[in-house]
Amino acid sequence: MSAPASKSPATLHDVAREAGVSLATASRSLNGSARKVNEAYRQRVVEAAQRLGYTTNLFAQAVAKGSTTTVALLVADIADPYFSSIAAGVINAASEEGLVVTIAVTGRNAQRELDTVRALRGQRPRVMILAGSRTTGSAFEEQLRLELSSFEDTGGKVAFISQDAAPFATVLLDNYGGARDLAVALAGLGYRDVAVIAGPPEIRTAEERLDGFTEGLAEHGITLPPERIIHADFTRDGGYRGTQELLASGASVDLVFAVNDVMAVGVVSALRDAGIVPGTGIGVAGYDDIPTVRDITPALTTVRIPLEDVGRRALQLATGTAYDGGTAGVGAGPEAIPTETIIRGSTPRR
Amino acid sequence: MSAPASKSPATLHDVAREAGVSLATASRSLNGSARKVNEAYRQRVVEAAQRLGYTTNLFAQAVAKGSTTTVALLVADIADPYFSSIAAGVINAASEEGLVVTIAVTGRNAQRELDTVRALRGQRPRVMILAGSRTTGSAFEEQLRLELSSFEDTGGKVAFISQDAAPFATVLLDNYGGARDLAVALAGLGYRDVAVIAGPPEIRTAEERLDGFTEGLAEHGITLPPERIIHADFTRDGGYRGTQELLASGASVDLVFAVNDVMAVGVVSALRDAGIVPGTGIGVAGYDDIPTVRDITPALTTVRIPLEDVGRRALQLATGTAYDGGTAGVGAGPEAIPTETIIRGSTPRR
DNA sequence: CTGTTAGCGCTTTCAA
DNA sequence: TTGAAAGCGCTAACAG
Repeated sequence: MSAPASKSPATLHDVAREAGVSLATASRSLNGSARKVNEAYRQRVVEAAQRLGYTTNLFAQAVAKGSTTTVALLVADIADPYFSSIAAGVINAASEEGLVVTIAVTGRNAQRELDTVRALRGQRPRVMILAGSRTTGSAFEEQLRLELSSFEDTGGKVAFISQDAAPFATVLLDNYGGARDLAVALAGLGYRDVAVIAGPPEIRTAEERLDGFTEGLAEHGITLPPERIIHADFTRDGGYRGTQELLASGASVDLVFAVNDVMAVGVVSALRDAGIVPGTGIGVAGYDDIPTVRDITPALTTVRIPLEDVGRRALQLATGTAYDGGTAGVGAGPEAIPTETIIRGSTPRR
Repeated sequence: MSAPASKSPATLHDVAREAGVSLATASRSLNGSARKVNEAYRQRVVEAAQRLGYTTNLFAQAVAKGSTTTVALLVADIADPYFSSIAAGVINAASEEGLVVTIAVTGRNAQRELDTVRALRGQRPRVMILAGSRTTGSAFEEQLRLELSSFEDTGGKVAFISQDAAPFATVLLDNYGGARDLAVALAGLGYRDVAVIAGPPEIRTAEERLDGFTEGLAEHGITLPPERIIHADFTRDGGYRGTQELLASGASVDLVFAVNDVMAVGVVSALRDAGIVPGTGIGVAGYDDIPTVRDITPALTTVRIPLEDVGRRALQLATGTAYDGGTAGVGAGPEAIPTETIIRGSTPRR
């Protein structure tokens, strides 16, 4: 009795016919906002839709309404726990609002980021969220700004996650302050001879953390000699290699700060592979508090960012759903996300 | 001189007018397949588009063409490295083909998975990729099959990642074989008193790995008593708690196999927190070879799955781009992805 | 090769 | 309230 596999999805038209009502009525019963349709009709339409296995064609709906239900998320690397945690937050928040999120990866490449933004505009997303690694000094930066401004001029909303992004909404991460606090805490634990495995100089987040950390040390009268700052890739392998370089230099240090946790994980492995037990003799600290750092040995001292929240905030900021999540008082605004220093086994008191 | 922020994106119409050509010509120069348009015109159109900051409205295009450029990916948890690595593969492969991927998370909840599939159909994706954790025995299973079949009947393509999914294309993961090989290798290293932290019984992947492992042990004359099989959540915390339970039972074991790496990471942490040094006395093994397991201490013995490849394969399988990636000979087909036992420090020879 | 003209599936005036 | 009809932005015959 079942009809042979038809070759295309049921349309609203089909539903209307099946229910014996007009297209308009069908539309109104299924998706219309202002409910002004006879319950009896509505019933029949819904049943007909059910029977035909009808699902609204979101694209067609978008075209007709002139607005979509899409959120575009750009990340450097979705396999990096930092970004995947943020993505989880964005996706969860989005699905609560009936929005669908499309993810694109830019691989920390400014050119590619720009191209991606352009391509994504074709989707006419309601919101575009750019997570991570604003670079600085790139010729693309201005072009990106222009592209995004134009996107906003045509009704889109953009939200950045990271440092203040000029005219755009931003979920502010206080990289400077968090790193400063961390440095202060570590100095308090007795560390004095510090090295930093920093990121590529053009990654702003990395630089801010470096600066904040330096400042925190300075407050305790500790200086960070330039040769103790090693620039490396913003990845686990970057941390690993940076550490090898550090060790090769023969510098004698009692603490290594990597500007993010994935790098710090690399640091720990590199130390261990060099026969040094991290946490005894040399302390190690990171930044972000990605899930894994609890599970490496020793557990890593770091600065906690509530990653999932950050993602969720970014979405809400952009959609205007920015309810004040219980965080007492003061308006949402570009208030920085609170950061917390977490001391763990990788930096015992000296 | 710059025009005041217009309130909606330039349309093809605008471009055509600006360039002084017809709509059709504009369309053809910008997106048309068969190139049959005077170069001079094309030039002008492209310039006009440029000037107006025009980008094709993909939705409208989709409606007109009756086909989209969207790929929908369903994962249990995007923050889980297993899934985020697969996602990376899917996204990369997709972007190479000019496809955009939207990600939805199901949280290992069959009901939610079904709902999500239904919602996603509204996007009329070209492809739907379901990664992970097929459950068994759920009443939703049949409904899901129906929904997906109907999706395919209306022109969509679906691909599963995991065990054979009946009528749908599948990137086959040889959970059974991989686990068996692992067990054999471990038995060869001298382990005899084994416990397994298994996943929830209804997760098929978990069960297959358990069965394969049991079989491998049996080949060496080792039996796995039922009380040595502990079912726990398929997460890091599941592994942690499962291990606590195991320890509390007082069982004396020399090896713990967790059916996936995130659980194994929990096992390692739980052992350590209980004052036991993993790798000395008790060996630990996992499954998947997610990136972090190289960096915990001791490095984890596991079964490698080329996660990114798997994601990429799934997409290619669905789009029919399934080129034979150098893997000598034999057709693509539902050949299982090759698996590899990786022995690391967590399971030294006894 | 170019332009005209129907659609695609859905929403939304505007009358009835 | 309901239905007819005019779009939304784009593509695809179809003539010219």
